[in-house]
Amino acid sequence: MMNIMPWTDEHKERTRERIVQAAAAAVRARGVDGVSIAEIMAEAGLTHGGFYAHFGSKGDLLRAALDAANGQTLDMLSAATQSLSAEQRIDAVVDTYLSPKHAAHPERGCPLAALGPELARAPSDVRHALARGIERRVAWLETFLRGTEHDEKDATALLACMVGGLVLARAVDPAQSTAVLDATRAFVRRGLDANPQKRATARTRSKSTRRRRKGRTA
Amino acid sequence: MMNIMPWTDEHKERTRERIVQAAAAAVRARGVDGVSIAEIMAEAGLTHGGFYAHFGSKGDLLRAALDAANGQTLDMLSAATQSLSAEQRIDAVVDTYLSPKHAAHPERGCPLAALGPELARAPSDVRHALARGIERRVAWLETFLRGTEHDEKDATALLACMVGGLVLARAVDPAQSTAVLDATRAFVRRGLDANPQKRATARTRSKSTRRRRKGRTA
DNA sequence: TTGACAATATGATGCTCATCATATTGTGTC
DNA sequence: GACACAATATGATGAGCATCATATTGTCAA
Repeated sequence: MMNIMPWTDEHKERTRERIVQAAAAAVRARGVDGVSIAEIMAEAGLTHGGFYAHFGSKGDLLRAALDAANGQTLDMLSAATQSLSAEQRIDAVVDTYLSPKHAAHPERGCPLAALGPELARAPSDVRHALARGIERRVAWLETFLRGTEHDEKDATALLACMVGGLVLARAVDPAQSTAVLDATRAFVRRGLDANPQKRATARTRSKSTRRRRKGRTA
Repeated sequence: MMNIMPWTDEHKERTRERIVQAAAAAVRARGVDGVSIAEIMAEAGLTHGGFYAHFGSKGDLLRAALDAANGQTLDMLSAATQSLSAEQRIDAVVDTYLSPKHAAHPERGCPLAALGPELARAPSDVRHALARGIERRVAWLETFLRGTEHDEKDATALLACMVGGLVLARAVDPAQSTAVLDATRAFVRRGLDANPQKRATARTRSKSTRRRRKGRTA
């Protein structure tokens, strides 16, 4: 019985991960239907044949790739908030998400902004992977808003507006892309600051509240 | 020379329009790659063969369909603002765009929300059709904001946030869809109301400004 | 009615792709 | 070094699709 082990346990796992990463990037860059299994495997340094030793179908890979992409996006936003106060973090998240860099690199960015509509039409298991990722992101945003002057309940709307800003920035003429990002960034911040509980205190110290932030563009 | 004309001039034009309408709906419902020319023709009551008598390629049809879809969306939003004061119209636009009905019917709704990311990756002529439609929509929104207490410069961000809200509402678990719409709607309104020029006057009559709107959900 | 041609239909063609079947290769154990 | 098998490669298969070529059909002027 005793399974003899000609290959390291980690080898296959590593290869699988390489495929997932290649898929996560390719799919965000060129779309689910814009990329073939053979292309993904090639980008992972393999040929198409071995694919079904790792995944049961293209959909299975897609789900794994979505989870990876969502994780990457959380990491990206997390990294931007290192060593900042709770109040500053929200601005940093908005700045990073709505940055020209993010707009220019969908292959390393938010899968919701890169693939949202087409995944919303996908089979339910793929849809679920997306929905789960969104819930995770909203929960993550809530932790930032909680305990600040902002309203924790704005997390969902905040995500929505950021996604929309990025989608729009990528859809318009490239020359107008940064203008879209800037406009959305300003609007979102204003909305966050104008939440009812904050507004009460804001009236007493309106100027200082508005001056707090800088021109970060990540 | 004198072209004899066995068919009415309008006949072909009518047929073409039927194809465009079928394509505009199909593409928004199932995606650009999710629908074939044969399917579109069938939905227009024709067979696939005649297609190239009307369009040079699938891309040509797509451009026409995009223009049509954008027009439809403008009409939908326009219709919702009939006989309303300038101040009320912005709320009506937001309510209509972020309505459960719009979320449930991408095939008759905003092409940017239904196809934005995949069109952003499309060949430049298709991209341009999308970008042109966006500019038209932003300009249209500006006319509503102009001459009210709102800031005309918020038009771009307003569109972005509405698009994001719709994309997110369609991506999450259907049970949470309306919650996403509600949250985004509230946030967007708050942001619009909090524009600097309005804020100055708002301080004097803060209560009445906030009470003005109703629970319309279209 | 019939001719002539536009509008539409039927029927290829060649490509891409997901998936499957089979062959090859690389690894650790004996 | 040779074995046994996992990991990967090579090579089908069959379906779907955009596009093209050719055949029908419907309309109006005469």
